Amino acid sequence: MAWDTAKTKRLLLDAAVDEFAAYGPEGARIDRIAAAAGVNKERIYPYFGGKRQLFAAVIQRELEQLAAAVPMEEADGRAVDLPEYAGRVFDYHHDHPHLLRLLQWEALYGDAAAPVAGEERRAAHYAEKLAAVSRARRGEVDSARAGVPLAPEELLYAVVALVGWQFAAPQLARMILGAAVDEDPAARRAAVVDMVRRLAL
Amino acid sequence: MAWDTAKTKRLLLDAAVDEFAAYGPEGARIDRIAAAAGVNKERIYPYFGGKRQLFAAVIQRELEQLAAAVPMEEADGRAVDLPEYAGRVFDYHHDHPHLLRLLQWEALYGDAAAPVAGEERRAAHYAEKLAAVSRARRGEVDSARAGVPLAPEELLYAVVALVGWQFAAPQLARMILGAAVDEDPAARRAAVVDMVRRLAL
DNA sequence: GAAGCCACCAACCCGCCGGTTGGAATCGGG
DNA sequence: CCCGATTCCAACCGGCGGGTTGGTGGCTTC
Repeated sequence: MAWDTAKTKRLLLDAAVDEFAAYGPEGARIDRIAAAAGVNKERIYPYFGGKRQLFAAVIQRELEQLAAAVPMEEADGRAVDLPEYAGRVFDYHHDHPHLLRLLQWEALYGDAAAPVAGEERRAAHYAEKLAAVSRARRGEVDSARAGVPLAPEELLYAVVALVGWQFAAPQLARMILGAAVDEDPAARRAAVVDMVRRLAL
Repeated sequence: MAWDTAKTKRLLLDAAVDEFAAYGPEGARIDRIAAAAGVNKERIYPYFGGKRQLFAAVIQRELEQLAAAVPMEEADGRAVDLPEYAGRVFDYHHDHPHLLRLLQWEALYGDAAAPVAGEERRAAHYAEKLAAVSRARRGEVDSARAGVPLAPEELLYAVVALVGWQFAAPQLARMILGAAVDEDPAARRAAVVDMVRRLAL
């Protein structure tokens, strides 16, 4: 039954996601990860090299899962409209609270000036989203309304910010929105979708 | 010359702000704080009790400074309009990048369920802001436009989220907005103000 | 000038934790 | 059946860092 190196790596990564999300790259404990994975901690070093590399591997894998899970286009090729997309992003973060925590740890620990690992891949991913937004908005904006529409980058930024904030800083969101933040996610989702709709007009 | 206990406390707090903002409550080093303050590290214990309490004291002081620095009403009592308020919040965080980092560390380390220190004071502060928004919006919304206006809580939330995101997660914002995030803060400010204006209509 | 607090210095204690090592089982391929 | 790679176990090392302590000198107050 042993001899399945891919499985041991996966077990370690699975445990590492929880541990790093909870305690960060510094606070995470190698022993806890190994214990939770049911694997001996020394296995980490031949496979990943060390704590920091394991953290990087965790982030990498989680980002790939996100990219695959929330597409901007339907399976049939039709573009998803932006408020609906915002709703899906909300759902994803609601169901996978680990990811944003990991990204926050990364933001706090990383050198602000230095690029993060896998930056070009991530940037390419967002460039795609951006192009999709532009395409979807062509002709969709309310031409009856005066004024220029928002730039696609700004719209996409707003989606991420409005969705992300309450997951990234729940203690601050609670100050403004009250306990509803935790208690009524459906209402929060609707509110965010509504705001994005107003911005997209 | 000596004998100024208030000054030593202040020196320690000043140094602690930088250290905690940079490294977080775990990564911060007592020795570095003391060295930066030009004070002996043992002084921390009689004054603050320990590392964690020092961190709490730091957050407390920074929040009080924020509350004092960005009022919702002018000195003459007139209400500040919301987009303008968003601009001021932006300016504050741009000039004081420590605060959001501290709050992020707090969010990541704190037990999500447990209330944070000084929660009631902070909540009261936001309740005031909320009341001010409601007052300012009375009659200001564009009644010619169809549809119900956004709730004040949502508006205030949007202000904080849209402003805060790029400071809290600069590496993510850069993926969408490009290098402009760091290079052209004035343009970012204008963009955020514009989005808030659209939402406030 | 005596008492008492404040600050400095320097060393020390002690627990924690990332990473290492050596040895013994286990399993696959040839 | 034997070689080589995988895993487990257990103990260990070494550095780091929060917190403590004992001793010294200075300032303020009474």
